[in-house]
Amino acid sequence: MHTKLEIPKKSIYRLSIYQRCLDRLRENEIETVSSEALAKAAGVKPTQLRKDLAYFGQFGTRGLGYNVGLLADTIGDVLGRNHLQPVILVGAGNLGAALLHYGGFNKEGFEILAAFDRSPERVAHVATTSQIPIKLDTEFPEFIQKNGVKMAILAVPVPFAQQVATALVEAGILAILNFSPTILEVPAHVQVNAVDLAVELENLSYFIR
Amino acid sequence: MHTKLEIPKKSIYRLSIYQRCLDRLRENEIETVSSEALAKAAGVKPTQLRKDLAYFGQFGTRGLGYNVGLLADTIGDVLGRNHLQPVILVGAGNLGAALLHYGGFNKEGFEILAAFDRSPERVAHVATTSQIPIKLDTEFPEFIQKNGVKMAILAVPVPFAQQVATALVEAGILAILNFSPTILEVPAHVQVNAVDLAVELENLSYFIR
DNA sequence: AATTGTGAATTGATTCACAGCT
DNA sequence: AGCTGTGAATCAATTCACAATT
Repeated sequence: MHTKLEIPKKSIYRLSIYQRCLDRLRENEIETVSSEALAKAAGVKPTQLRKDLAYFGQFGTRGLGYNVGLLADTIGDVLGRNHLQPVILVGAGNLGAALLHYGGFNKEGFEILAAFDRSPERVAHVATTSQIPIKLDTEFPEFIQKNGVKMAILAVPVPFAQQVATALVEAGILAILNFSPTILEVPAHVQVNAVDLAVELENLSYFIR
Repeated sequence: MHTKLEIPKKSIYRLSIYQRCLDRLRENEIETVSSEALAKAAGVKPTQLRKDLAYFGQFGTRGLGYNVGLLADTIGDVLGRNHLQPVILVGAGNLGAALLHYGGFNKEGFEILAAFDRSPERVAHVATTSQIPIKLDTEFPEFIQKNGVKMAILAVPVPFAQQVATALVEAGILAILNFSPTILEVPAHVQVNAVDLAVELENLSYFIR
């Protein structure tokens, strides 16, 4: 009997980065890449790349390197990224609306199906500038269930973040990308990644003396 | 003679989070907080909070806890956040323009002085919807020097990211918040924090089976 | 000859456990 | 009595070094 191998969160994270690098190699029709070259592109050490991959199996050819297409597909499978993943966005204020207009998610295999906000005025207003449908918060439980949505982007003001997160989880959401600068309490089966833009900037400012 | 104490990057990062929590306590006129309570709000263990603070000195009172205002000021000093920090933004495409409209940075002690883009059309277009002045890329070296800007937010397309980063560094920028999904090569004295929205989402999708 | 895959060694971060103040 | 500050212990991640493979 073997112990359930514990894969570090950071390895998973780097897998996404490797895949992006592989995508670029593929665009340039490069078929083979060594751990050294790929690691360089991803900003890590070659041994780390190899260790990360080792959690999932053996994909390289000794003496040769990795097949770009094969490795990209494998990582895509691991990350569950080989099929389009539907996402909703909750909170269409400054940042939320900004993320709606930012098209970058679609290219990477995610589709924002709809956005939600608690304010009818904002729903009406944002609706005029976005192709993505925007609805009232009250509608998201039904929407999530009907469309089998598992991922949500949360960009509501701090005082509402926890209650909205709880409602999302109740409606069946399993993963939240949280832009609200606060710690969310969620059940263990729900995964939260936080992006805190102000903290990123603030953290940088330490390093400039 | 003592060795230069090496402070983990992660501790610095958490310092920013602690400070945000302290700000909220201050707003609620709470004067004292224990490591346990503050750690809970920040989503870490109390011992970790204490270890993080220990890198910079002793700020608590045994038996009592920390003085909220004092600790906030101290962390603010450490992070260099007690004075307004000027920032420029380079790249006013989808995401760049979005970040411009997002006001969240100002509240946290950062001021986006100006934005820059390489396309004259975009400069003209974004100028109509933003109060922040937007100029051509070619003008940033002079602007950086004149205004003593040390931090830049980079949101240009991947093919330009490296060359723009290099130019920013040459002009005197010391810290870059990089939204372009690529690894930047910069001299050791320059600090880069990367925010890769697609990677964050992709990483989440691993955890939903 | 080149390059992967991996156990062992190392380095780093977190947590424990308790001494030291107030 | 309560809570911080910190050396020691543990746990986790990274890197080394080299055997295995093409």
